Amino acid sequence: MITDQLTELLLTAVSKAKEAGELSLPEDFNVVIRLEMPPDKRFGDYSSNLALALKRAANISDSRQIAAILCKYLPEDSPLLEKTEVAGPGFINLYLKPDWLLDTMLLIEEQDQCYGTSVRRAGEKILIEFVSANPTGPISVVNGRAAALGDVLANLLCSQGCEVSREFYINDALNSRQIEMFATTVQARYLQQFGHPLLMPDGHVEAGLMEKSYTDPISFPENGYPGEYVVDIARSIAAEVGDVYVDALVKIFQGKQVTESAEDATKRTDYFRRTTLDRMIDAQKGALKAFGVEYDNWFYESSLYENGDVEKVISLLGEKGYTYTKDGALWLKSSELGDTEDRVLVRSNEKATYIAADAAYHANKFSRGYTHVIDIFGADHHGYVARLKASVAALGYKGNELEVILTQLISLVRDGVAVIGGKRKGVILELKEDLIDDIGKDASRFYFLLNSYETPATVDVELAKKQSNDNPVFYVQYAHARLCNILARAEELGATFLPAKQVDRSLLTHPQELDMLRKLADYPEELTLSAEKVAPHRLTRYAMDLAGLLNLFYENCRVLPSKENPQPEVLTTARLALVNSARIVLRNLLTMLGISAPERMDRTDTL
RNA sequence: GCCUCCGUAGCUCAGCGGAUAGAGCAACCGCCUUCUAAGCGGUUGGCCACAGGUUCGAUUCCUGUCGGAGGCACCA
Repeated sequence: MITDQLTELLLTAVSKAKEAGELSLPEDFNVVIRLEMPPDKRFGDYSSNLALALKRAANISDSRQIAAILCKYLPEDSPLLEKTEVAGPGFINLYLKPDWLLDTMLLIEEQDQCYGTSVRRAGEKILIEFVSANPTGPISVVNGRAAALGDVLANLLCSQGCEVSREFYINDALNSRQIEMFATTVQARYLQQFGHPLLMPDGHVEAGLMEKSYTDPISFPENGYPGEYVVDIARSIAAEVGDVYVDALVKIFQGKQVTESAEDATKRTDYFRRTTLDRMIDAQKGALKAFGVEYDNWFYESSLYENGDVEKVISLLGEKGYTYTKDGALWLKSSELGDTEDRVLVRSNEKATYIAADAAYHANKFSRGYTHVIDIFGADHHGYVARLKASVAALGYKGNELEVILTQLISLVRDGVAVIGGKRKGVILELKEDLIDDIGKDASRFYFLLNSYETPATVDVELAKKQSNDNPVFYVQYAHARLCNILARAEELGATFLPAKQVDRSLLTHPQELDMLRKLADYPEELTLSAEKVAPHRLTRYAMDLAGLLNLFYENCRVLPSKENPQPEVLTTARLALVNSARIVLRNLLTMLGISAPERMDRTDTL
């Protein structure tokens, strides 16, 4: 990577200046060299604030003086550097040799799909758990942020040589009240399918869904799930098993004597529970797939109970001396490990809490050999992070192996009015039905990837739909389609297309061509930085920048000859090679974002 | 009360110690006989919430104030 080479040169200059006695620095001195593409080309191809950073350590008040010393020790015969200069308060501006810039085309063509990737983090095995929405409702628009972030972060880490797995944790534990309530709601809706009216919590009666309905309404469960999706599940269950469970359920809901055997009751309960979950999880999988996210593993919380992991981890915590009994419950001494207070591991009714299962889950993650475990949570769970980390620490895992990323929340707005979201009350805006189906996967993903996850954001679904034609994703995709179109036209016209190493690259001298090349050369650096800083939104910004440069090139540098613009064939072949390089980078970038790179987009004339 | 995050252009947001604070959208003015106008050029638009502090230098770091979102269960 170019910045690595330049950093090396600067470091060498520092030690040479030190040896020559022109710069006195402490023995243990360590500086992080930052190289950036300056905002203005006048400041060179790359710029470093090294001299400004060294100021204090070197005890020289004028940074420009330090910069001048360093410039003196930068090699004069470097194949990279054309010239260097001191500027502003003490920046070192580096101008690269044109050959080097032009030769990035060779690199791009040679590496093709791999251009931009690196192996600098090879050997790291990373698990990213994200979304993990409760199986009591559909994937909502609010989940979109974590879904996009987790997926692209996984791609980014992969591009740095890490081995990455995506995982979704399904909170399907048997002792979960929410799951129980969800299954109960489905049972009520099931009865509705067979003509039983439902008395809703707000007092109104929903008719039974058969021609001849019963008159005596069944009470909709208190704290049940009102969403329409529950009706869909009930409908499919009714279609699958028919009315076999109706009699028993009616009696139960009406509080009458039940005649079914205990065995049948268990069978029925299990059936509803399992089927309800299966349907919901399938729906979640479908929605995420429509968003372009596919997991390597769907991990069932229930499996931790079934194989005894939860019990094991509880006794392990006890053996390590991190538990005690109080008020009939078993507590974790989380306050000794950074949490604000101790937490209940096993309730007085002997059921384990969520944290017990989560401790077992994280122990399981580490036991699978991951060197680094990343959890992406919504900020509404931030109160939970300390106890999770405490439980992981209690088990003997060091804190930094578990990284919790908190995405700030998305508040939903519809036409300017706040939408209260929630599965129990309020409206659920579904990721697939309410967004993807309207504006498509690409625009949806780009939309979520535009901002940093650290910023609380407002999403107005109606506005997003209205603006979908203005979504910058199309600007980026259009630039890609344009490049493809030039290459396709070239083939039609019979123009010769040559590999970059066979064209006369020195003909590429137009500022727009060089600007574009600089940006293409910066792509690997951009990937590394985005991965390091967990900042996929950098990539969408980079994408817009690059697309802008491509469009400028398109406007200013004619590639194919025409009657009005005859041009030497050598220039055409050189530019075609450049177009191809740009095409490769843009395609790689869009793939990294999980967004399609169309080869054509039909023009929509408004007039 | 404590904790997380945020107040930057009309709107949605980048930038998070450094050079003239940026982008997209919106508004206004131009550009299709030329590789797709989902494009390009131009104009308008900013006490970077406020007040102190650290620094050669603060939108960026620290403290406080004001304003906004969310969290502090034997729920998950």
